[in-house]
Amino acid sequence: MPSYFRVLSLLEEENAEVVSSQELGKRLQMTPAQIRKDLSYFGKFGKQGKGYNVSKLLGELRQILGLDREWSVALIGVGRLGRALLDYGELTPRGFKIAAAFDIDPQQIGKKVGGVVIQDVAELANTVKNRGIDIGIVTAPPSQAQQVIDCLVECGIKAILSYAPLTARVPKDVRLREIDPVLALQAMTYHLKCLGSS
Amino acid sequence: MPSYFRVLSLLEEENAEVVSSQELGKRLQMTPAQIRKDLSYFGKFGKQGKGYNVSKLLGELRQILGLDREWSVALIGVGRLGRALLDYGELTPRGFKIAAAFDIDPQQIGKKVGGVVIQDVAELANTVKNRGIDIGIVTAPPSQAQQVIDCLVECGIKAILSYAPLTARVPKDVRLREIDPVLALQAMTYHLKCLGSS
DNA sequence: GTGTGTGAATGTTTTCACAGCG
DNA sequence: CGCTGTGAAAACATTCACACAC
Repeated sequence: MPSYFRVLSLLEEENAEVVSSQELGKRLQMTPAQIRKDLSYFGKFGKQGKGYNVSKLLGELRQILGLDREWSVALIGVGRLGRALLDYGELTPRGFKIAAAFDIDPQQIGKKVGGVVIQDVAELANTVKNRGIDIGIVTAPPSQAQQVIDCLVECGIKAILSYAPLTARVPKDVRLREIDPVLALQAMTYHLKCLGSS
Repeated sequence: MPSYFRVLSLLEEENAEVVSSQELGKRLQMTPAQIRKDLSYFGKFGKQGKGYNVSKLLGELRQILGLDREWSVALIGVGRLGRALLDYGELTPRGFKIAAAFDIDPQQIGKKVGGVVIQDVAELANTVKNRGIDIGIVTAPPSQAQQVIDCLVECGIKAILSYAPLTARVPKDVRLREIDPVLALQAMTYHLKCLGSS
C-alpha cells in the first residue's frame, strides 16, 4: 500500500489530475482489479468513468497510512551501513527523521554524523522517552542485534526495522521488518537456476 | 525459503546435528506445520521421531536454491549507498561476488572501491558478457534507475535488485526485487497509528 | 513417545464479471 | 461509453489432525 502512495506522489509531480486503476496497474505491475479492491477496502475514492483524483487520493492515503505527521526514528549501530542510512537523503523528505543515533564503541560516541551526535547505547531508554522516539532501525552487527531489539522492545517501541541478517524474536504486538539484501538475492537465484529448462 | 537456509547455517555453526520443525518454527516465527509443508514440497528430508539433519538439509537447500556456486553481480551507481554495498562484508561469504561496478560520473571512473575498479556505464554491456555477470544491483539515483534497468535487461540479465524508490517496469521473464527502506517504514506506521484503539 | 509427511478442512487473497454511476 | 465498486468464483495458502516411521 505504501507503494501506491509512492507512485501517486510521482504522478502529482507529473501534474496528473486523474488516474485510472488501469494506469496505476501498469505502473505498479499489478492488475487493475487488485488496485480497485485494495482501495475500496478503505472507502470509495474514485469517480466512475473518470478514475481517481490524484491529489485527493494522495491525501486520503496519507491519512490512512499515518503519513500526515513526522515520525521520529532512532538508529542503533553506526557502522558502514548505519552511516549510509544517516546520510541517506530520502528519509527526511518522506516523513522520517532520524532523531538519535547510538553505538557501543566509545571511539564513536560524541562524534557527529549526518547532523546527529552519536550517543552511548546506555542512554537509549532515556532518549526514547525524552525525545518521543517512535521507530527503531537496527544496524548493529548480528551478534548484538537480538540484544538491541530486546532493549527497544523494553523501551516500548512498537515498530522496528532490522538490517541484521537473522530472524529476531519479538512480542507479537511489535511490528518487525527485516531487510537483508542477501536474502533478496537468494530468492532470485532459485529462478535463475531453472533458466535452461524453459 | 532463503531464510530457512540462513537459520540452518546458524544452527550448523552452533554444532546442532538435528533440528525439529518445532525448533525451526520458533526461530523463524512460523508454525511447525508450515515448515513441514514447505520442505516436503521439495522432498522428504526428515526422519520421523528425530527431525531434520542440519547439514544434510543445508546441502539439499543449497542445491535447490542454487547456492552451490558463486554468482557474479554488477553494481550500478557508486553513490553512498553503492559504496556501502561494495564494502558490505556479507555478500561474498554468502555466495555473491561483486565482479564489477559502474557509474556515470567521470570523476568516479577508474577509482577503486572495495577491491573493484569503477567502470563507465558505457562498458556495461561488454562487461556483462565478458565477465559472465548473472545479477544486477541498481543503486543509481531514481531519475536514472529505469534507464539502467532497461540496459541490464537488454544485456540479458534475468535478475535485478533495485534500491531505487520506484516501481520499475521489466519483462515478466526478468526477476526484479526492490528494497526501499522508506516503504518498509511506511508499512509500519499504518499499524502504529492504530495503537490507541486496542 | 516423538516428530515427519500428507490429505482434508479452513481461511485468505486474487481474479472475474457485471450492475450502476458520471 | 468508460471506469469504479462489489458480490460470486477461482486460486492459493495455512492450519489441522492423524497415519506411520524411527
